Amino acid sequence: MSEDFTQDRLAKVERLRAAGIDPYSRGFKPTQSSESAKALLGEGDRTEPVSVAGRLMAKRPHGGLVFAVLQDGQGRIQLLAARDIIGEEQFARFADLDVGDIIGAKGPIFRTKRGEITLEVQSFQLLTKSLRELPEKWHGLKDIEIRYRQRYVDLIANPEVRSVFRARTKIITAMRGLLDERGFIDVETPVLQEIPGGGHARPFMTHHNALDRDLYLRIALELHLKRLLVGGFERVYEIGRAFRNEGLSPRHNPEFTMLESYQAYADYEDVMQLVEDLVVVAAMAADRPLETSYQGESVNLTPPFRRARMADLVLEFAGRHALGEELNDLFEEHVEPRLRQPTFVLDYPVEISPLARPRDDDPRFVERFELIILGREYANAFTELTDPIDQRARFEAQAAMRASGNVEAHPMDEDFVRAIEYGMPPAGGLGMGIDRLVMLLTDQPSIRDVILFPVMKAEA
RNA sequence: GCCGGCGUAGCUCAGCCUGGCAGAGCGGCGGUCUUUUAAACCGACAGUCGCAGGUUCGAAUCCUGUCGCCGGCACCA
Repeated sequence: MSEDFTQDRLAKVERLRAAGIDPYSRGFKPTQSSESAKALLGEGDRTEPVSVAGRLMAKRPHGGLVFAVLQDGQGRIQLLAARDIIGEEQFARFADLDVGDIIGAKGPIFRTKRGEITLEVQSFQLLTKSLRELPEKWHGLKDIEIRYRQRYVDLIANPEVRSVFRARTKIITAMRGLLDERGFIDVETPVLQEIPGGGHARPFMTHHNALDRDLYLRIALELHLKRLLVGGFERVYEIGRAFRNEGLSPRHNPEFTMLESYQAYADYEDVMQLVEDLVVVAAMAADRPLETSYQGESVNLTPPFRRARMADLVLEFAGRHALGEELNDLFEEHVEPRLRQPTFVLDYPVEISPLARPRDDDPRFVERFELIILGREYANAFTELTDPIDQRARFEAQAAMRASGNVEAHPMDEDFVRAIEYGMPPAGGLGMGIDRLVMLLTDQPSIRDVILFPVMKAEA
C-alpha cells in the first residue's frame, strides 16, 4: 500500500538524519557523465577515480557486493559497491539506498568479469532521498494517463521518451538555424490580444483586471509579424505557442507551437523552397532519413515535393469542378486523406483565404499552398495580400459571415488595415505546425507524445 | 457535445462472457549469498476491483448513473 510505503521511506529519512546524514544534501560535483565515464576506460583496465551523479535505477545485492545502475542525463552506468573496499559501515549505507534515490559516487572505472564497464565505488553521497517507488523495471511505465499526467515519471522510466523531446529541441534549433542563416530575425509578439486574428479558430478568452478588458490568447502569429514588415524588418519569424479553443485529438492540443515566417519581396513559390529546406534540416536534426516511414507507412520527404492545384486535385479525385467553399469542402473530403506523399496543394479559393493575394490570372483563387503529408496539413503559406483596400473588403466580408453566426470567421482588425495602409512590401508568409512535424520525424502516434505536458482534465 | 472501448496491489497484467474466499509476475519488506545484468533462492506482507447506487442469499463479474483515460465522429490547425 502506497501510504505504508511512503511511511517506510519517511522513517528511513528520520533514521538517516539521526545518523547525521542529510538526505537532501548538496555539493557533490560530478566530473563525468555516465557516458563520458564509460568512454574513459577505452581499452584500458582501470582509470583514475571519477565522479558521477544521477538516479539509482536498479540495485542487485549480492552478499558483500551491491551492483547498482546509475542513470543521468546522458545514459546509464553500473556501479559496484564492495564491503571489502568501502568498509562495513559505508557498505551498509549503500545497501540501504533505494531505487529512485539520487546519489553521487566516486571511484575508478573498470570492467567486470562479464565485461560491463563499471564504476567501483570508493565513496558515495546521498544527494536526494526518493520517497516514492518507481515503476517496475521490466515492463516500465505503460499507463498512458500516468505518463502524460506525471511526465516526470515517464521521463525517468522511459529513456526513449527523453530522446523524443531531445529530438524536438534539435528540430526547432535546426529550423531556427536555417532561418537565422538566411537573415530572418527572431521576434516575439503578443500572446494576449484584443483581436485574435490570423486564422480561423475559436479563441480562449481571458480578462485583464487593471484594464478591465477582455483579452484573447492568440490563435496565430500572422498579423503582428506582418506589421513588422510594414515597420521595415524584411525577414522575421517567431516560434511560439498558439491557442485554439477546440476539441482535442491525437493531432490537436489546445496549445501548440507554430513557426511563422514572413519574407519581403518573396512569393509563395519562394516559400515552397523554404518549406522544403526546413523539412530537410529538421529531418537531419532528428536523425531521420528522408526516405522514412510514419507509423508503418512509408513516406519520402526528399524534395522537390509534388505541386498540384487544388482545383485539379478535386477534379482528379472527386471528378468534379467546383469553386469557393465547395471546392475546399470537396478537397478536404475526397482529396486530402488520399495525399500520402508530400504534396504542395496550390491556389485556394479566395473566400477562405482573407489574408492572401489573389492570383493575377484568376482572382477567384489566391496564391496559397498547404503542405499535405499522410493526409495531414503541415504548413500553410501564401503570397501576402498587400492591398489595403482589398484587405478591408475581405475583412468586411468575414465580418458579415461572423454576424451571421460563423464564430470562426476572421474579425475586423482596424489597426492591421491601418498598418498596411502605410504600405507593406510584397511578401511570402508561412505557418508550420511544429508539433505535427515533430510527430512525423520522431514517429510518434499522438501530439501528446511530443508535448511534455499535454492538456488533461483535472484528476478525479 | 455524440458513439464505442478501457479503469483490479506501487508497476505490468489475469480473473468479468457463464455471479460463489481477490490472483500472478515484478517492485517493496525480512533473510541467505563477493562479479551480477529482469541476479538467484527462502519467507512474510501487500487491495475503497475508479466512484455511487441497484438486482441477488451472494457482485470485480449483471444493470443504472457518474468521474477519468483512449479512439472515432462533430468542431477544427
